[in-house]
Amino acid sequence: MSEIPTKYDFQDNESRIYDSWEKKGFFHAKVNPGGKPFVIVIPPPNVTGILHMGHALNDTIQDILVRYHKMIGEETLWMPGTDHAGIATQNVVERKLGREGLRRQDLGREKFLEQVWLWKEQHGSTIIRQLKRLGCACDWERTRFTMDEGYSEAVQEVFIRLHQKGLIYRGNYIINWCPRCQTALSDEEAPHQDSSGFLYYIRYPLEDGSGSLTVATTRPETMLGDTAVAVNPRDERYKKFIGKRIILPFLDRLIPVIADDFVDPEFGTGAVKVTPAHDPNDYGMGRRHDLPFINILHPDGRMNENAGDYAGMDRFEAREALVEALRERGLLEKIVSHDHAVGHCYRCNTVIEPYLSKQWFVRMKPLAGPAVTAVKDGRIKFHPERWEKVYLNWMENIQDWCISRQIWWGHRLPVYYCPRCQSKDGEAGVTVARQKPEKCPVCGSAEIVQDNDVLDTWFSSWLWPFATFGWPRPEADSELKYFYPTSVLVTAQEIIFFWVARMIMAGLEFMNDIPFSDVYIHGTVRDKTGKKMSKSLGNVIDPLEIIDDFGADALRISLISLTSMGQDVYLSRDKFEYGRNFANKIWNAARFIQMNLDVDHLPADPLAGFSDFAEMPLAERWIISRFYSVEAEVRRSLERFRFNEAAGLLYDFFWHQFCDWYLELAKLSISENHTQQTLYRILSGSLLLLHPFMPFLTEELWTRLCPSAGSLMTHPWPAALPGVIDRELEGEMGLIITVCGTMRNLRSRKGLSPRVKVKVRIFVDEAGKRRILENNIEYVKYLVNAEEISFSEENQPPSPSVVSDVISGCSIFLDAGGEINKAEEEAKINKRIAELEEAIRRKEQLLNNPRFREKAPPEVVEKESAGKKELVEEREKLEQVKNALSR
RNA sequence: GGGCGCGUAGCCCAGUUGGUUAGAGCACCUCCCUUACAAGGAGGGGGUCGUAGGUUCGAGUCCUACCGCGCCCACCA
Repeated sequence: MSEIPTKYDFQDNESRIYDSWEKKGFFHAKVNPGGKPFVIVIPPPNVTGILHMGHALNDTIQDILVRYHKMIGEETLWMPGTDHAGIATQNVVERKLGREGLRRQDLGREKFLEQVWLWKEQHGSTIIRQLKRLGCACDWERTRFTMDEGYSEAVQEVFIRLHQKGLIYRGNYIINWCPRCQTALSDEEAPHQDSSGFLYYIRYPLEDGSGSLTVATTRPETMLGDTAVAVNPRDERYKKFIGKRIILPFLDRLIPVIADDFVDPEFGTGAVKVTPAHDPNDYGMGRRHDLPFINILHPDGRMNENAGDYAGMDRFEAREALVEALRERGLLEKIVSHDHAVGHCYRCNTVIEPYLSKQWFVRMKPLAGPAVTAVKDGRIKFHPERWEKVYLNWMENIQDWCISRQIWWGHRLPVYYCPRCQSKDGEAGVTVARQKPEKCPVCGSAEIVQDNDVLDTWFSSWLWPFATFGWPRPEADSELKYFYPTSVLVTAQEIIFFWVARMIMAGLEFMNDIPFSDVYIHGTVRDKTGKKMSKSLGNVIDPLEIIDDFGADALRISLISLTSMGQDVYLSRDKFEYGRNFANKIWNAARFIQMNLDVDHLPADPLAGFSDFAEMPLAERWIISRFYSVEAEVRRSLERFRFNEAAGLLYDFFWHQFCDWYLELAKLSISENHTQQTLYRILSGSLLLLHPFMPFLTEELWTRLCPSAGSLMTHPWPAALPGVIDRELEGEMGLIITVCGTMRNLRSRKGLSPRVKVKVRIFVDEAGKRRILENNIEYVKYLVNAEEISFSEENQPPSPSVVSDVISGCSIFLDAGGEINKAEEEAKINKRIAELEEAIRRKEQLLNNPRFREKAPPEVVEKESAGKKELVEEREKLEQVKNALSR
């Protein structure tokens, strides 16, 4: 054994321990037909990522599961990797170039991509290093990147297969356009944010001079793209206008007044300007009524040549200018405040524009069907369950997925065009293939160009549970067969649609099986005011700083203890003191035990059975029984994803049972064999149970205590021992704890310093209880620092200088000499009697209710009447003590 | 417009299928540097569980409505 130092130096230990685990290959899993696999794929962090508290929580949960399942003997694999994060990464590198005064266009596609790869080589493993600092037991040998060669092959294969099935198509539709990133986005990538804006009421003059129609809009600048005004066909106010024409101000374009059911007569004026190229609803009307589609925007958000005098202006600048011009011409009826939700780019937060453009889409309805079934029939379970409804709601209303992006960093579409055919017909000369065709299959031209777009990052992420194993290459089959489907997916709520839902669809489509059986959705990490942590708000707590200051174990156990199933976590820096203090407690307890251990008496295996269990004193049997009870409860909690509950059980056991009571009692018999054995075994066992939560500290102590036992990481979880969990014995110890508590309370009531010895007399008329106390009186004597404890045959204070209380049928009389404040004592007893009486009254009420006796289960009735009996006895004894006191 | 979560001690939160007098941690008060730990030990005060009804022998827990706070989804310009 090597001596445990006074202070735990986590700074040094953590990296050293982690390296040794990694070197010994503990994180690596392989196909093991004899063992049950347990597999988690990490939600791949962005390659640009740096560890934030969301990761810390997410990865701690996964690490707990992984370490626990490894300990219970399963072939456990945690598959790590990173995501190329198309737009995010491209933005990072573009910003870097920007500082050098360069745009990506200055470099050209190829040179720019070289720069991104270079950046990836230099910075892409930052997040991996940080995961290691957290302690994550990932199988790093398998680390994947979504743009690895093999992975890219999977992406391409999926595109081609879906295209062959008719599930991928190209078309001209309104998509979400980010004018800053200058790319299309999926609906999920353009989340709506509530914003307070205005509703502008604009008069559109009728061609025949008979007046005007007023329309309401939140985006007045789009009027330059208007090709109609629509009213509801049943709207009496407007019937007479249908078919007339309007002169669009500024452009003097003649546009028709059309009738469409879509228009809500209640909203605004009941007349809607129709901009088919810049609004999804208007697009629909445009198609229904065969209206022209006029694009008025450049890709960067400036107005284009179709915007007349406003061409070249930024969209928001144009809005202001137009409103001013309308006002001058008397065409602006009014402006009303109006709150509405506006789409924003999830990468740069720019207001997105609905934009008509030709993009590639995945037809989602056919994929969604099986994914709905898999959840409905219970093959995939969400924890907590409520997310199932969110998932199903999205799945059942699924829209087609826009997958093409006008950026450079990503998987380029395996689509090739023949420019010659294209120039004749935009839909002709398109080839989807693994390789660039030699010549155009239509006209035979050898001039072939690849599509410039890349795929949505999530179009690669959704393949993660099987592409990481090498799918679709045949050599991946044996691993896929063993490790797929994976076991649990751990992620945050924000990512259910982006990723979880799509992985389920992809798994069912390409593997013909679910990708995982359980989805654990944890809460969002927020600051203490409830705001999401973000760099721009400046409210982040950096997990690495916490690791530096408190240790990774403290970070982990604090985070886990704070988060009950699926509930958001409100963090502040001081909350990590909880874990730091706990780590310190464990360290010191272990140090104390080691200082007192006689190595010669200890078994080689700290978890060997207790052959002499029945002969052990109460305290030993009690803590052993408690340990194995807690082991079972922790196991049960972990199996049900109740991580905070498991952590709480261990905290309470270790601190408030093992340290507060057993360790104190052990001091009485510290050199005896049974105590040595018990200290050693319960401490070692506790380290095992704590290991998934606090891997570093527990490993460090374990190797110092059990140098021959190997690493804690590969040691089996303590197996349940038959016959050591004993409720009766726990009750006996419970009586001692209660009695000590009361005696200590009496001490404190007399204001005695801990070093003052007291004399205590106990009156207890119940033989069983008396025997328990008599047999274990040395414990009580020690725990309350009594010089003498005796038993009285009558229920009254032995002398006037005594303070008294009654608990669990025992009257306690404590004397440390000196005077007592008689009035105060009586008041105390009276207060207690009053409390008891109130409790008795309530019990009586319950027991006297015939319907209670009739309907409640017999064991409850029995419990209640036994409870009442105890209360009554306690009150009687207190009365007697009180009477004796006043004599 | 739908859907979800939360409201329990001064603060931050647990509370598993309804069942003794509702619990931690932090903070607070008293005592203690007792040879594991002051990042600690012993003791203590503090809550009509958001409000109002209902179901039930019994409600923090189930139902309904309402009041606050937060989140998600949705093509009302």
